[in-house]
Amino acid sequence: MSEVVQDNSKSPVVRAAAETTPDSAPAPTGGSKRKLESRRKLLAAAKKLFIERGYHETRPQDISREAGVGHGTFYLHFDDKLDCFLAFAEEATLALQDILKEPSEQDLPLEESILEIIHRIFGYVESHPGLLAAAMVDIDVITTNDSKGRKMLVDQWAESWTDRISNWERRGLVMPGLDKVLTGYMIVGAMKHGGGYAFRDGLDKDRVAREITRLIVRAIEVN
Amino acid sequence: MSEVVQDNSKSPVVRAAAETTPDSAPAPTGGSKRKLESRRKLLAAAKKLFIERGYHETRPQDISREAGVGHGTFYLHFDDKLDCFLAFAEEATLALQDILKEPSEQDLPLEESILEIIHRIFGYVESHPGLLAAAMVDIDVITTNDSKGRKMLVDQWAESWTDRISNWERRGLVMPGLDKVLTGYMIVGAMKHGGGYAFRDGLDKDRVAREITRLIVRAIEVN
DNA sequence: TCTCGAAGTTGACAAATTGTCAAAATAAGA
DNA sequence: TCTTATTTTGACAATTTGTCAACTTCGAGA
Repeated sequence: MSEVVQDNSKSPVVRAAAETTPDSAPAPTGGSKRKLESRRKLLAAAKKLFIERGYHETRPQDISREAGVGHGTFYLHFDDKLDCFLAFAEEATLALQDILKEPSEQDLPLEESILEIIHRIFGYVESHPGLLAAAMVDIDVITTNDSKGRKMLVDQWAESWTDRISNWERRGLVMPGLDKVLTGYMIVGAMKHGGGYAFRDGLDKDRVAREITRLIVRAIEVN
Repeated sequence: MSEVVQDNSKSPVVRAAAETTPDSAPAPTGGSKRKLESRRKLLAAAKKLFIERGYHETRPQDISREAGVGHGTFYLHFDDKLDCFLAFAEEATLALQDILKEPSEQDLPLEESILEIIHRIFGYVESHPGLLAAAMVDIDVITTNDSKGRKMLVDQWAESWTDRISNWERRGLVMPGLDKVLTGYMIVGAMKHGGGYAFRDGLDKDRVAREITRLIVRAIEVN
């Protein structure tokens, strides 16, 4: 007997997109106003608790209590804690991807362009503590079930960097022969860990932003 | 009433070192042969399962069953799953830190020195799939209780890079005025995410190693 | 070798958490 | 209003976690 298991966790938008799949059994509905409201409350609670306590110390029951909904409602919206975490990360990703997607002013020099992005990121991190770190988590260590096909923030950002580098390459600003995808990932990693250190230790953000920019520019600029 | 809670998870060596603390209540014992053997079996099982299934899908009972010890023994050695994971990560860290600590041949040029380290790392990763990723996990997302004072691999490696950079600075190989700690973290991040991408997508390891090296050298070398 | 106490293990048990589902509540249409 | 479809709910069953008194093993000393 082939069981039919519903994956009820992706954002309604994403779910609708995936719905072309024929054997995706159940209600496609984007969600009634009431249901969406429950989901919103759950995700807000999840966000608060995952950031405040971390994955380990957060239980599904804590989330539903914090959200002010019945315990069963949690399982109406998510398969389990991991599924809820992934939905939370997806939402954070949605909010954060635009920071990189939004194009810089055209034909800015390399350095200013990068510095501007870093400032965008740092600004966001200051006003949303913990969110970026959670969205950038190495999901493979938490689950090996490939996160139900979600594209995590790290990959999206790496892709955005790749696009930008391609642009700069066309304008002759970066050295030719660069592996642009690899470079994109390296930049994301350098920023994640460099920025993480800077925030943990309370370094001066402007100085750090300039320093990170300087190293990246030196690494990729045309000679 | 001030409860006394035992932290029984750190490696015996580390625990012994921390033991100067006066209010560290309990048995300092490095462990009898029998006890150490149980711990070894548990950690081996934890390693296997955490890597194979990830943190979420691994239960303490799975670990003790896999280890072939009684269920209670798990809690004899670890407070809970998180504690066990941290002990596992600590062990992996112990095995991996030498990769960077071990000094390269003296007065090698910058480029060859870095390339050599990357080759060391890639070699290790190929023969120990999943281990590095687990040891480098962003622990803050899993728990906000500062991981019981353990120094994670990322920080140790960043420190090692900092030392190396200091060395190169003395030899006049890197540009002056570098924030060496920040740079250390950036290098670790760039390698982690660049390398992670390369392994996931099965890129040619030699080429990637050279490319990563090239970017890092360009970023930090003296002009 | 034998005895004894300390150290370590064990699984049965209690406590806590997760996941299910029939019934209740709410919304929405006729 | 009445009827039907959707969503919520918390009581309940199933699973998992964590404890502990009894048991086993080890080793020192007689």
